[in-house]
Amino acid sequence: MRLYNTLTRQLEAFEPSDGNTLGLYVCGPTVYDRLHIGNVRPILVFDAFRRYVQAFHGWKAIYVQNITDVDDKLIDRANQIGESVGEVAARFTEAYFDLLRRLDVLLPDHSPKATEHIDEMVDLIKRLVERGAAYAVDGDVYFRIDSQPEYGRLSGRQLDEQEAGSRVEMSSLKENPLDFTLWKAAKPGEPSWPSPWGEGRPGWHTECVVMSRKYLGRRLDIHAGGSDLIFPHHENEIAQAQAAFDEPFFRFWLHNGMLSFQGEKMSKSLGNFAYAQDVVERYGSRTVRYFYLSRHYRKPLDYSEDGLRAAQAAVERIATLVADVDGERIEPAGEQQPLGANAAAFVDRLQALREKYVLAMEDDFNTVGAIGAVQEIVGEVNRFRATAREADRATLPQAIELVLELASPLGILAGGEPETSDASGSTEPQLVELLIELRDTLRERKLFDLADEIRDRLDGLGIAIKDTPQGALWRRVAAERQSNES
RNA sequence: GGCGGCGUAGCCAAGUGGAAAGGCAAGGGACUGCAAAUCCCUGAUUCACCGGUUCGAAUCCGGUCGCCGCCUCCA
Repeated sequence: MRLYNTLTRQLEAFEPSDGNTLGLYVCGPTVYDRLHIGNVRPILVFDAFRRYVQAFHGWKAIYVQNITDVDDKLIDRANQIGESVGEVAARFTEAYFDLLRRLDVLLPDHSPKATEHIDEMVDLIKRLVERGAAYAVDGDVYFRIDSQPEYGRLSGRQLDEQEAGSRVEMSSLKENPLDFTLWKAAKPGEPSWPSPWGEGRPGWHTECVVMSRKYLGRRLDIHAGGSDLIFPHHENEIAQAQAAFDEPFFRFWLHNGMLSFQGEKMSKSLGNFAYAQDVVERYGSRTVRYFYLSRHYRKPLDYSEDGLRAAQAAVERIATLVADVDGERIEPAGEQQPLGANAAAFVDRLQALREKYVLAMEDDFNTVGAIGAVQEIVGEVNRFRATAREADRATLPQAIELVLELASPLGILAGGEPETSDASGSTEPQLVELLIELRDTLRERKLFDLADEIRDRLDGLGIAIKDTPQGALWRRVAAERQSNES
């Protein structure tokens, strides 16, 4: 597959460096608050990426996502609400994992915390000082960017041009204003760890260098994150990794575009943002995932309620088809039976659309084109259902299998397992069936008032009934749907 | 000042040299006791604008206008 590599500014063929195993490092959250809708984009995009390469290439991605649990923002927050940094970090770390579950993403293979890797970070900084790539001043340690001729390559910057008009804070302690902090001396009351330079805490960029090497080893295949991290964060990671180890850091750098909030820049101070958790609660993970994956990952994405509602309707269309065909309980076609001409042509069209899906995904992970192919399949299947001869309907189960296969990496359909947790031991299904039988009798006797009342009242309980030639079908309507109908 | 992105039907959005995907919304029709779902029909002679290259451009080149992000913590 081809991926756009920020490092080279072009599409490049991607293969794992180690057989069928690849390393994928995605910059994780600083746990000083709940995640907002922008934080969640890389999580959803690279979760889909991970699932896709597993399912369609057989590549196992070792997925590492760090948790930054000590930094300035956390300290500010802790002081503000009168808790310890540890308490704040613990609370929002829990909220982060809860969100991952609600979003239905595969959990990372490793979720290393900064505070659990202090020693390794100190070792790295020591090494940089020994090699002349860093210098200590008054308990701080700074990285000397002038030691790296390649500095600025990732972000395409020339250092001398940076200074004019930039808002880089001048610090008399730094040799070069762009030198960045590796170790920060602690002020009284701040969390701190011992080091050769005194009590303090590590700078942010260092943790990703330490953790990626520790958990991925030689498999430095893909490093991903939001495009706002290209400079300085990722630039600084590369600088210190290469200064310390004299070898290339990651091969591929992938960056997702930023979110805007209803046409405006996202800004907490202006209230132009939404918490991811609230959005998932209102719309559900399928709709949220569809919304994010409906836009190419490198382009900016504008969050809007209209967009979410459109995504919701689109997800419903797919889910409805799957639920309807499942409800019909069609016997799958046997291997031996020859297909009629119509059914054979139908199967061919489905295969062509599967190919379209794969080609889109292979081309810089174009989930938008892939979703288009899925929707085209839904249209094909609906059309076929409306017109096919009875015998040809036996091809429908395999068509649904295809929809499930293609929807699965995107996470836009419920998985194979039943969604309901209360299903076990509940008599609800039988009770609904009973009501439906009664209603059928009423309809036969043309007592439509009563039949409609049953339908309306079940609807009020979140159970939707629809009458089809094969009999009445029912299903639970997601709570998210009801709360958003206006 | 530097780096980068965007402008495709009412809305969202793929496509980036060879007949304008897809979704949402809207209108008409079919089916239905009524619904719901579904199907059929209706949409861009055109891809911000102006030039150029080409047999051929939404796609390449030059310019203009408009919008946005990053360069400071930021996914």
